[in-house]
Order: sequence, then structure tokens, then C-alpha cells
Amino acid sequence: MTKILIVDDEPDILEFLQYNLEKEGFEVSVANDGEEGLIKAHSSVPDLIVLDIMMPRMDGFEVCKELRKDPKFDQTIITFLTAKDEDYSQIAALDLGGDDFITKPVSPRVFTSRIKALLRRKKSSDSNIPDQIIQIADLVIDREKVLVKRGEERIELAKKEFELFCLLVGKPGKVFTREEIFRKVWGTDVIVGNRTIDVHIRKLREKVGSDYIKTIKGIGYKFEF
Amino acid sequence: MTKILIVDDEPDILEFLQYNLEKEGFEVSVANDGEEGLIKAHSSVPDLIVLDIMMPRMDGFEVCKELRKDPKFDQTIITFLTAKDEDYSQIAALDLGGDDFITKPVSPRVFTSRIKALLRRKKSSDSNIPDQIIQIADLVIDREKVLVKRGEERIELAKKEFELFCLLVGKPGKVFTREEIFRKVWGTDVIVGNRTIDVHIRKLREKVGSDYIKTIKGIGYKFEF
DNA sequence: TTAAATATTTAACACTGAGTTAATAAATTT
DNA sequence: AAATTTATTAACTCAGTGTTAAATATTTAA
Repeated sequence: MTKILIVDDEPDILEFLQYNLEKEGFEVSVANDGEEGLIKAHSSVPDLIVLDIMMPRMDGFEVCKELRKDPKFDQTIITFLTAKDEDYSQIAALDLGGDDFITKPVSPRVFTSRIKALLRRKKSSDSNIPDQIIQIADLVIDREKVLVKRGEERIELAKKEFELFCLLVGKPGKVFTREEIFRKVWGTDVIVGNRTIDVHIRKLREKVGSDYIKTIKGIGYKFEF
Repeated sequence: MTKILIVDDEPDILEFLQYNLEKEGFEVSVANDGEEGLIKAHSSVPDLIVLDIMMPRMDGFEVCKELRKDPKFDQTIITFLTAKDEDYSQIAALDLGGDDFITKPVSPRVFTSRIKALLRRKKSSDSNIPDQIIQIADLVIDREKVLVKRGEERIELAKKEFELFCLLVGKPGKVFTREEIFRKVWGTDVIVGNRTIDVHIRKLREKVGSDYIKTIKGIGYKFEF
């Protein structure tokens, strides 16, 4: 069950959000101020925390900063909530370790969609990194040791090369689009030149053998053996 | 390539948003008012439309309402854009078939993040119809792997061929008109040479066997087994 | 800290074949 | 048979990819 904690000092909003999230099947807990929020966060370790920014005593930014100190919350998504007319820097919020920034008022539909989108994003980025040793064809890929072997030969891959390779090998046969590769290997916000992926693919082929990585023209690349 | 249409009557904002989205690699077109927006939307069928609300003659709400009448735009994301001090109901906007509501002024980073988030959301909800493997007759069609097999024989299809085949196979027996095929496979109703589909059908028949794809003269094509 | 080494991105250009077009033949309908 | 629609074929174009080298960025060593 996905656990969500909402921290807001306005009881009406709290109830509104709680109602809508529970309707979607989430396990929701609530807190009326930052300190209570911190305590409840520590006791339940939610999957996602919705933090109002403007709160008495301890505002959302402080709560976020506090939470991000504890590795326990590394996997926890934090999204800020702010009134439309409060003029906070969204960038600052995201730099503090927030994952999103929702403006009030917000419709139930938009709110729950956003929450779900965030959870989806997390889930998919989680499962991209199966932290185990993959054996496939004559290859051994050890994610933890950042090591690739073909037979007894050790293949040295650079970080990006390795991540790209892991992505492809993770789902043999599946065709990954360039967009998908950018998002999963480079992370969404990085813009890189048109030929970057090609170059990395080329280096990979050079190192691990060009038979494994296949181009599907107009679509993307896949690992195949 | 992801196509985005921006409709706003303020040239400065138009330019600002266009610049930032193009920098991120999107294919951006712009319109200065609602009517022009509708026309451009119809000709290019964008993946996402950014609609300013306050515009002369035809406001964003009207444009949205108009667009939502046409099933051609079922897959198109619409996000509204409004100045912070204009006091529109976000809920009304969303009920009209909008997907998000962005408040000006907005930083480039936040703006592009939002756009990307929306596109991501669409994509993942698209694939809610899980990329399953279709088995029909002696054929296996694996969308994820972009792969068709007949018995043990692997059949290599080009992108358009594959998409065309998926469309037909998706509803066995249904007759697809040329117009329908253009819209769903080519993504526009821009008229491309009128023998193009025939050629693709021919190549498909050549590769997967000519018994499966049947011509209904004067109407279109269907998959049958 | 700077310098050297390595990794990554950008840019420029070459290459390939998917997709389109056009021209002609065949099939179907009227 | 004439008209209309579809099939076939081949030639052409250009978007998408491969390749290389040079420019940045990052990491490591001194």
C-alpha cells in the first residue's frame, strides 16, 4: 500500500486532499504543522509527502531540508504545495530536494494525477536499476561492481556507457527509443546534442561487440543475442 | 518528434516559450490568436497545445472546447496558460478537457519541466494498454520488441510498416479507411501522395503473407485470417 | 591547487535505406 | 468498354544513423 503524508495548516485543504487521495486507494496520514509532519514522517516513512510551504513555526522548506538529511527518506518523494499568489521560487524548492511544486487551488483530478505521475516516475526509475549480476549470452554484468565481462575478458566501460548498456541489457529485445534512453540514462532535464546517443552506442559496440546492439531505424536501439 | 503548438496573443511570450521548448528539442509551431490556433492544430495535429486563456475574439476556453469536439485530438494534451492575477477557475478549465493549468510568469525551467511531465504522463497512460504480445493466426506481434514472427521465422518490418500492421491487427476484421490509416499511422491528415498506403500494404503483404491483408475496394483495408 | 588523463558532448560530414513519388499495369465497377 | 480504383515497379529524396575528430567537462594524479 502506498503511503502518503499531507502537511498543511489549513484543515479544509487537509481534508479535501485526504479525501481525494483516499478515494484513489492511498493510505493517507495528515499533520497540521511542520513539526508534527516531521514526527509522523519519521514514524511511518511515507512514499510521498505533500508539504504546504506557508505554515506557522516551521515552513515546508525547512521540513524538506530536515527530511533530506536523513537517508531514510532517500526514496521518499516530496512535493510542495503553495497558494497561487504566494511568490516562491519553484527552483529553490526543487533544489532543496523537492520533486514537484503544486499550485493551489488545484482540482481533485489534477492533484491526484500529479501524485500518481510522481509515484509512477519513482517506481519506473527504481526498477531500472536491478542491483544484481546479470548473465546473458557470454556476458556478465555486475551492476554493483560496475563491471562487464565477456568470457574471461574484462571490459572497461565509462559511466554513461555502462548505464546505457545496463538499460538495454535490462530488457533484452525491448526497443528503447532515443527519448526513453535520454530520460532513463541522462535524466529528464538534460539536453544533449543529437548525436550523443549514437556516439555512445558506437563506443559500446566497439567495446562489447557490435552484434549485441541492434538499431531499429526510426525507433531506437535494442540489445539482442 | 514531439509537436507542440503554442497559442498566445502576446508576441513576447510566444517567442519566449517557443525558444525554450525548441531548445529542448521539440518541434514548435505558434499562433497569435484562437482562430489561427485552431487552423494550425488541424493541420499539424500536435501532441500538446499550450493555450493562453485571455485572447481577443476567441479565448483559450473556446479553442479547447472546439478542439475537444474532434476525436482527432483525443490524444492531444491541452494546457492552459494564464496570468497570475486573472482569476479563472482552474476546475472549469479542466472540465473543458484541459490537462493542466500553468500560471504566468513562469521560469523556463519550470515551464519545460511541466510540459515534459505532461508528455510523460500521456505516454505512460498510453501504455496502460500494456504493450502486450498479440498472437493471432500463426503470427506473434510484440510491440515492445517491435517484432513480428510467423511460426519461428522472424519478420523484419520497417517502422511505418510495423505501425500499419499493428493498426490492422489491433482490430481484426475491421475495415480501416485510407483516411483513418493516415490519421493513425502518419499522425496527420496532411495529404501525402495517394499511392503511399498501397505501397506500404504491398510491402506488408510481401513480408507477412498476402492472405492476411484484404482490400475492400472503394473503402479500405482489413486484417483477416 | 594545477596539470594531466579521461569521459562526454558537440559539430561536421558521409552514408544508408525507409518512405515517397510517379508512371504504368491490372483489377473491379459502372 | 469506359471509368474508377488499386497493384506493381522503379527511381528519387531526405530523415535518420554512423563515423570521426575536435571542443568541453569531469575526474584523477601530482
